[in-house]
Amino acid sequence: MIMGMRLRLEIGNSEHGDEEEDEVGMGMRLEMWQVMDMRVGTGINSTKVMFKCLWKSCGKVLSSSSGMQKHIRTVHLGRKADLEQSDGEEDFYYTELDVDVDALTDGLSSLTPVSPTSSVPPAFPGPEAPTLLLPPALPIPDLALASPCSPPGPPGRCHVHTDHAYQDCRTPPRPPLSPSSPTPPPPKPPAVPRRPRGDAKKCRKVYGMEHREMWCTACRWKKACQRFLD
DNA sequence: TGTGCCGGGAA
DNA sequence: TTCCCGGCACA
Ligand SMILES: [Zn+2]
Repeated sequence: MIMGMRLRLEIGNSEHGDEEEDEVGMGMRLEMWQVMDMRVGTGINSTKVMFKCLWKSCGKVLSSSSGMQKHIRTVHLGRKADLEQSDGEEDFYYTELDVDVDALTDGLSSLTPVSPTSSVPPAFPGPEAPTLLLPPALPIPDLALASPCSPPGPPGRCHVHTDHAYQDCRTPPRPPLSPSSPTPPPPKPPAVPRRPRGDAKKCRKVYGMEHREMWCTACRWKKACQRFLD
């Protein structure tokens, strides 16, 4: 029921003085919008940073990024706990929460301070990304794909939604079956039966067959990629 | 020849 | 439901 919290990405690692493991290549990304998040940064608000595991039915919350990385690496990815050569895959499976302690009592008074529409970093399927960061290493994309399931839905029940759970949100061909239609003719009107299929790189090409665990669920199941949408 | 993914199908 | 794959249209 923590409402006043923002989530964003783990950038690089260790914003806490915790034990930190040196990352290989990727230093940071998404800084621009992270800076914007510094509004009310006048030190009045006391926020606590937490790290929440996004694995399907885990939801574990830890207070340090390194701890979370270790959790994901060992529990979910089944890797050695002390394998410093983490290719950053864990970053993808957890998110950082800024739990605003004050907002808990504040209620809804200061809710939705930022635009409720698309308050997520757009750096995800970065074909249009302004050529920033992201070394030639593994381009671990960023989570949160602005859940497209309910555009005009009520705000608040919009969970993080990573790649997991290949939920096919698109289900239009069954809307208002008119009762005055005893003999429904075969529906075949679309003029564009086959899309030219955009040649954007999808999980398979991006990560390669040797990193199939990093593909989005859909790609793994040979379905339409839901991480790098066209 | 490799990629994206629809349409199945197994567990 | 989750997960996998045959097979086909593209590139
Ligand atoms: Zn994908």
